Amino acid sequence: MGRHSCCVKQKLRKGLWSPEEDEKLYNHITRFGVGCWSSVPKLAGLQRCGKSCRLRWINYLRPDLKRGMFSQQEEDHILSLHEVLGNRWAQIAAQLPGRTDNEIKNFWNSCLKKKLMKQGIDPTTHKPIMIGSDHDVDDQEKKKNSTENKANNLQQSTFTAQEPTFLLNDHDNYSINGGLLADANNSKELFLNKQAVVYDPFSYFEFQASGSDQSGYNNNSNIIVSQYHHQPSLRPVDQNQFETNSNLAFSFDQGNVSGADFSDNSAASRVSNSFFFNDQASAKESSSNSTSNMSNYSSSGFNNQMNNLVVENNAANFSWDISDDYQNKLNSMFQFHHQVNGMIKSEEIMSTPISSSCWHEEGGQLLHTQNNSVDFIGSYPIPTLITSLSEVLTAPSFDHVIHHIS
DNA sequence: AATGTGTGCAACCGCCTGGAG
DNA sequence: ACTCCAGGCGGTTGCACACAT
Repeated sequence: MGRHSCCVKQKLRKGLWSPEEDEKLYNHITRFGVGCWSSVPKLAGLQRCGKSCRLRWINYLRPDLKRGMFSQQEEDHILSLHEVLGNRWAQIAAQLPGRTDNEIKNFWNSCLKKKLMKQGIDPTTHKPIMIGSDHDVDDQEKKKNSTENKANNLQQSTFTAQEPTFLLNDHDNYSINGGLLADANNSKELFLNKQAVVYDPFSYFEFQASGSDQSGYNNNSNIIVSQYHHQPSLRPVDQNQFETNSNLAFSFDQGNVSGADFSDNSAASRVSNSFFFNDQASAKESSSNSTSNMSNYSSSGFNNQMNNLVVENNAANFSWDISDDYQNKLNSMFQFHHQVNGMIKSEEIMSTPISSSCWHEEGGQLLHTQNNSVDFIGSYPIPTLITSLSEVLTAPSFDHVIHHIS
């Protein structure tokens, strides 16, 4: 049996306040001030509990309350405060004169939250909603299904969408993620989603382009592209943000590259590692060329101990151990070159498992299907890559895509 | 006109904290 | 050290209203 509230115990009035009650409370507080709330009802002649009186005063009767719609300035302020403070409504309200925590909370729940979600921003994290993020399971499912349907319609086969396998983000305009569609014969299609950091969900288009892939990935690849219209006035992604999606993610800005493979840790056939490093030239806090910041986001069966990091001629070359069991199989796949100016430039990355789709388990064995790997990054500087992909998304054919990138 | 559905908001509920005894 | 209680807080509910069918 649950506890009864104080009002029930004392047989006090509940529900909406009448104008008479408001007047009694207002007159009492303006005359005697706020003292002990528990004594207020008796002194003011109200059949209410002290808590109820306090709430009524704070949220409605207080003379310094600002009423009416929230201004754009207030809205922006709430957004930025929420990003820092989360649902600490009282603290947020303390920064907005004349507004109550309850009012801000209601405004958030009924308006701002929806607004953010419509803009593709996770209201909890204030970061763009990524396919594969925990916060967007429904949306993820919808997009996945949508991609599946497109693939099925286009090829009339039974392709199913695998997890999105990579993400690139230029921090200003677009995030681009992609993945593979696979059918029962393990034939694969590539799909890309180019998504404005904030997008208008009502204005997008998709198209298919097909042709040959010179990387040997798939001779009859389809590229399925969603392009959400760019709205440059909307919120950019935090430049220092560590992007995550369900598998491989990169985040970069000048001189910093971070990334992670968030593949299912429980599956032995998948890789799960993360990295983060600064190059010396542009990261002041970077102290030595032999060490590196490295975030450890993983996980069972893998050591994320970085070794062999060499920063030389403005390039970083490093690898890390995975685990004894898999080291021989995987270690060589984890060599990168990192060039200053925030660019990745490396031939080595060609052998990197860009996506977990490069890996699969067969008969208990871990196999790397390198030939089928999605190898967009190659040796291209990230900014160039982004530019290329932006153009790719309006390119008429997959041939054009490959030529442009390579 | 009647009914159903969605939305915004005021108020409540229950947990937590800190001070008094 | 412990209990009690008031106040503070965030989550949730339920009502009134608007709009759609």
